[in-house]
Amino acid sequence: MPGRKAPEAIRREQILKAAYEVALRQGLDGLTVRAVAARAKLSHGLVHFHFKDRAQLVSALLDRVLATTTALQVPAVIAHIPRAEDRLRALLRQEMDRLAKEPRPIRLFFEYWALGTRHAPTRARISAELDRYRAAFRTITAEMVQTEPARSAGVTPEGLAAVAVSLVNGCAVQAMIDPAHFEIEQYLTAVEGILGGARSGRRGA
Amino acid sequence: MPGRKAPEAIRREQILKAAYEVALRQGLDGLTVRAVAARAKLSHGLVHFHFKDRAQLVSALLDRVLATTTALQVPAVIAHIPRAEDRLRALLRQEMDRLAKEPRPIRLFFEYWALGTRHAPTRARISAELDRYRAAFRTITAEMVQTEPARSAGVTPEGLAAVAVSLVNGCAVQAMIDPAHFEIEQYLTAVEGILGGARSGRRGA
DNA sequence: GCGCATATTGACCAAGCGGTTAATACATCG
DNA sequence: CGATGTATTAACCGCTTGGTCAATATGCGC
Repeated sequence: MPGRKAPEAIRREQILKAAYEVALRQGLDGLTVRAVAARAKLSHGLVHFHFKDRAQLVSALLDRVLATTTALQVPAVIAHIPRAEDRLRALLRQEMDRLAKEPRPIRLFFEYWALGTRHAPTRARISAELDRYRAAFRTITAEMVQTEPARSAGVTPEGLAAVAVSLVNGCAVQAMIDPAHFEIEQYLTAVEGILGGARSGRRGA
Repeated sequence: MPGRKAPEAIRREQILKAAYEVALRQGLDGLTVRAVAARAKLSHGLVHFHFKDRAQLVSALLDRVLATTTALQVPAVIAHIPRAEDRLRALLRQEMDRLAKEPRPIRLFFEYWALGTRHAPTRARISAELDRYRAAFRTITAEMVQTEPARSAGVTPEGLAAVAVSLVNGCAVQAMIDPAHFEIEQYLTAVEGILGGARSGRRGA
């Protein structure tokens, strides 16, 4: 009793959605063609019909992961903050809140990252994604370097942006392995303190 | 033709060494009982004789990974640096040099980290290890907070230490996915700049 | 030299995997 | 209604994996 039809795009989307759910729960290891098929409630042969390879399925899922969970969104509220330092702080806070609130997609991102360390095509895409992410910070750090050349020379916008990305990723590493113990507010306060908080004298209520 | 004997401890060590080499090259996915046996040049049955489970093998290997590659060593040269800030900078530089020079063990550590996000016992051990790592920084950051209460209040030694750990881990994430493009000197300069370089006026040759 | 406990092997098993394919249901167009 | 092309299924294949086990080689006390 082969089931009813469905246009190509719809089935692909349905399968990808199932793959995403499986990967979120079981990790990339658990992302087997059969598990995806089961989750989408269809035969695993059909998965091979729409994605000839498991590799293609994994690759297509990476598209979704990158588009959905690692693109840096800079909302207008933050974009309009006048001082670059304050804007950076707001962005960092947003990103850490985001990963604390919904850690699973970022966890999946890290799984692809690990895969990338041994698989060049994946590595290239992850690398490019991290570049984009860093670039979003770079526009801010460039402003900071420009308006405040007082700090020790040689500091580049690129370097500063890389540090910002490290803070986010490193925080994710710690927060995801021990969410209960990790104090995100302490962390953010420390970051703000280091970021020349003394100069601006800013203080939340 | 069953081979010659060897005392328990020796064979275990030999197998673990083989497992470590396999894991470094192939990752935890590639760490199959058979691959380990092949690398150690003995039958896979023997591996099961000394480690009844693959799980036990993986667990025993984690011991080695933690002991070997993630324990923070503070050499005397650094320990004797008078100013806490300078000491922190030296430590950060050491750690980043270390992971840039020999990334594979840290990569393996991250693989266990990923495993830990879905496997509670592993998670506990990784979490404890990160705690120890953070604690090593905490002794320094505590000193910094004490000698320099000028920066915005509320900054705790714990928070600062967590930030330091983030810098190391986050740097590893970026450096390992794109070693060619990642400029570790730029990165370190930026860190030092942020870390109040203006105050100390330090500058390497 | 003879047992005896201990290592060690290789054959074997069941399970799960990715992937292929013949058969079949379905929609669509004539 | 019948033909045609497309989805879909289920059975199947070959392979690898983790794990067990009987057979056997080895070293050691006697």
